[in-house]
Amino acid sequence: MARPRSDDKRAAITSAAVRVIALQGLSAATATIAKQAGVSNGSLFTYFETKSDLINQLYMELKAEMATAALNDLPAEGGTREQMLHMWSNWLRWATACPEKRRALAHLDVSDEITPASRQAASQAMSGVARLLQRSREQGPMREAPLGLVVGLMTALADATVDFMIRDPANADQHSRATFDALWRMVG
Amino acid sequence: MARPRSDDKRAAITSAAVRVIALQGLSAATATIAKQAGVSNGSLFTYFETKSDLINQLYMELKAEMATAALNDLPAEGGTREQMLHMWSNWLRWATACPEKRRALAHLDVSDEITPASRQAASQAMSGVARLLQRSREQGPMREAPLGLVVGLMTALADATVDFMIRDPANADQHSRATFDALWRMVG
Amino acid sequence: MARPRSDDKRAAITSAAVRVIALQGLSAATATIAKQAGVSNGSLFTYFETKSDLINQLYMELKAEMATAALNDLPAEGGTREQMLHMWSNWLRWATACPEKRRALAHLDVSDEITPASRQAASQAMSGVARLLQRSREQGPMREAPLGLVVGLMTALADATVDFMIRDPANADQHSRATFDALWRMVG
Amino acid sequence: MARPRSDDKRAAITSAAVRVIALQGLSAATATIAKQAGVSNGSLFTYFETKSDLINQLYMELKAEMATAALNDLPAEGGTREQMLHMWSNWLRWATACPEKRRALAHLDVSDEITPASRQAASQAMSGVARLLQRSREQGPMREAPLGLVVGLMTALADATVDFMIRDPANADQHSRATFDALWRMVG
DNA sequence: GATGAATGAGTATTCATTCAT
DNA sequence: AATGAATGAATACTCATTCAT
Repeated sequence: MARPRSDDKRAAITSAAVRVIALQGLSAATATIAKQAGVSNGSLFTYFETKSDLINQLYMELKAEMATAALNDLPAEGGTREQMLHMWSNWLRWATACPEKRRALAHLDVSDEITPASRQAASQAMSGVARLLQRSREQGPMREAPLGLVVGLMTALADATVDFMIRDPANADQHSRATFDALWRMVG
Repeated sequence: MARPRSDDKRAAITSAAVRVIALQGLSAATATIAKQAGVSNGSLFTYFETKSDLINQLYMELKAEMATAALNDLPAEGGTREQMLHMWSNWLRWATACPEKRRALAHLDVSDEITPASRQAASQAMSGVARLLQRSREQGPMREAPLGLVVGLMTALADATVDFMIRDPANADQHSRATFDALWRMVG
Repeated sequence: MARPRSDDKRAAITSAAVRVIALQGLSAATATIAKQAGVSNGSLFTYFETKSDLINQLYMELKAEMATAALNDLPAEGGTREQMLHMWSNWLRWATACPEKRRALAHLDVSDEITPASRQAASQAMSGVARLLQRSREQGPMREAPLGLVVGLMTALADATVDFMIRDPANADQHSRATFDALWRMVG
Repeated sequence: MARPRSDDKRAAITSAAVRVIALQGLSAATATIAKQAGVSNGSLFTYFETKSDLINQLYMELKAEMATAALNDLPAEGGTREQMLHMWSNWLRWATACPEKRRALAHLDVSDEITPASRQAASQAMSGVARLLQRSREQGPMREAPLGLVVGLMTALADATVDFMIRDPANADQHSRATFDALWRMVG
């Protein structure tokens, strides 16, 4: 019967948080985020109980968005390699297209504020990607390594590649492709 | 402001900083670091002009120490692959043996406080490693990619592997070796 | 702002306020009181214009209730001393039977938020008690002291006695009686 | 070797706290107290770890000062009654002469912030007064009541009397004397 | 040079009150 | 009338840095 909580406002806050955290890191003040979102500093706390809560939710949402982007429009018919290539391109394209989200995620990923539950949720969100990687390496030289290690290596390669693509955007596609080939040599 | 007297005290501060930053991240208070070092909070600022200064110097020192460790006792006679393997083992062994230094470095690496000059110096310190990688990939499939990209990929792999080795120390050597083989497939 | 509809709701709020203020003091949040009352935080302000208003009304109501309890069932026939004893027992019994009301009242009594008008009303509510005391001391050693002083002393004795009765409930009646005798020696 | 903590500054803070708390109650901001003391808000926290700490120390100091004032210059030769009268006069004189300390103490006394340890220390400080009261009531009608109760009653009488003396300063001495006689009738 | 007290700007969070629904 | 989201001022406490001793 009262004014309902607004999804728009919540989205404005998370989106502002992405921008501010990308720029200033996690030491950004909640008041700065609220102002960026066009919301009073008090309101931020009706949508997120604590700053830590905001950070964790943001982390999970960005990870989920990244995973969803990576798996978008996978060619159902194609072989594993083709699917991997598609996923890889999706992933790196998303990351280079949303540099603020990516930078925010980089800050979030190393933060001690992220709870194990949030990490768990993020890894859950990435499970589709992990399954695809699993199929890719099934016959390959890393077939006996722990899947967690292989996922970690792939993620590391993706991050490092995106760093480079952002620094040298003119040849971004070449770098993306070169690293995919390298990845495939590693696991395929 | 004048040149400080005691090298011991400076070392005590950086060493304390490693421990404290590994534990608390870069938001650790300078007073906490000073106390860990057995030094007054005021004294910290006669050895480092600002907190940012301390952070940057620590970054450069840790990177240099890591690079030195990686290049230690390279087999002068051996082939490139053998040298790479030796270097890789050195690197990962150092990182797993000094988890606090590694953890501190992880925090430092992602910080906006690190100046371009410090990054430059760090990359300078890693130039020996880079040269070895350059020789390794000279005939390989990544011979045409920018060296910076290839160095970035190798570093990313090393970091991800160390993460995994620390989580699963019983099989650390296996993981180290598996990732080296993967790296060699990528570039060799 | 218009006259509110439900007396029940008003009562629920004051009763919740007693409980919460007894526990947390006057710094208790209005939202906490509203929730205890099973009412929205906004609604509290249709029954009481401000927090200060709630506090003052609560003060007057509790004082009035205490006075009413004290004068309940006075023996019309008995002498002054007998009436005083009856009143004293009523008073202390009420206070020990409603520890939350008493504790809330203690917080309210000392607050700067209570207006002179509220204090005046409270003293009005106590006038029956004051009249009885007046009769009691009419021939006694304090017959010339200002009545306000004598009332203040009696109130102070009552409060202090209740404190002790609550700490040592096994002998509550003895303490009540001992203090009454002391009071009578003072004034009777 | 560094600037030592200054007793003067500590005293300035407690003294400012007395004034501000007397006026605004315990909800007074630490920044207000610091400003009154002519000290930065940060400095307050080098002398008192938390606001709660300040409050507790203030409580103990004021209680001790009050007790010391009460026992000042007791006539060693005189009888118990004479000593009691002297103590009573000291006590009420101190309280009326330092109305701010008294008012602050009133706020402190009812606060939940005061720890049991602080209450214990305060009661320790009052032990001299308690012993004198003990001698006074030894042969009197309250000889069998718990001493704690009797001390509580005396304290309550003192507080109530001071209230009245402050409201009617012209006859302060008369009130003081009238209440002493009442007290002596109660216990002597 | 060494110490640690002094400073005051900065931060997350709370809360009385208002107002859209 | 009832609800609960919106507001923004207020608060205890922290911390990098300076400076008196």
